[in-house]
Amino acid sequence: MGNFTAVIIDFETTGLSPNMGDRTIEVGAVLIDNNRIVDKFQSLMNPGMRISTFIEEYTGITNKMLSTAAPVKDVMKNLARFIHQHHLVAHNASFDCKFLDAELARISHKRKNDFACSLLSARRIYQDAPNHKLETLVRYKNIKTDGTYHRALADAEMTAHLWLRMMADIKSEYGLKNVTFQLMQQLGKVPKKKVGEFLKKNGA
DNA sequence: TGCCAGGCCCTCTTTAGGGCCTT
Repeated sequence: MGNFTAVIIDFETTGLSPNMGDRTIEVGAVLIDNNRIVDKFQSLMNPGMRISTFIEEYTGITNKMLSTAAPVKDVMKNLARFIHQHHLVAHNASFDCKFLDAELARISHKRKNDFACSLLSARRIYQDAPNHKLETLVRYKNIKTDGTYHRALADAEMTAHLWLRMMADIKSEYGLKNVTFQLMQQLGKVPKKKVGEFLKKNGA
């Protein structure tokens, strides 16, 4: 393993809030090491409830597909092994973090991994982008895709490429030798007008 | 019955409101 590894993760869910009873229905995750994807994890999961027509149409995941999928708790055990002790990244991490924590709690696991957010980083690095949706940013940076959106592994892979691209872009723009997870994480909290100042001061 | 996410971030701001993101 190189000195920079992270797992980029994405969930498809029955809705927006685990506090309102929503569950995860698919997870996709990729391990990045030395600026490339070196491992992948994907699974549908049966949430034990029917999903809405909106979610079927939004994701392409149907109730029929989920009827034969493994229970959420079984997938979560495997997911916990995959993410291990790696740093975690997601696009709008607060969303994926709350679902991950809620599902891990159901199997009496507790997340110890740090989370970073590609949405917060992108809002600072690409301030001229039309907007900061994952799909828009992928097109804005000409990141290759197979045209699949709103499926967990496809979105995790696109987020990983976006994340690597953001690190490369601030490296070249500010002449940085090394961009750490912690720097990217902290960047997400820096006031937008102070991004240049922050990177010049903290980037080694 | 009717309610219903929540964190970030900007601004006509902080005794608030609303758009952006995620499904």
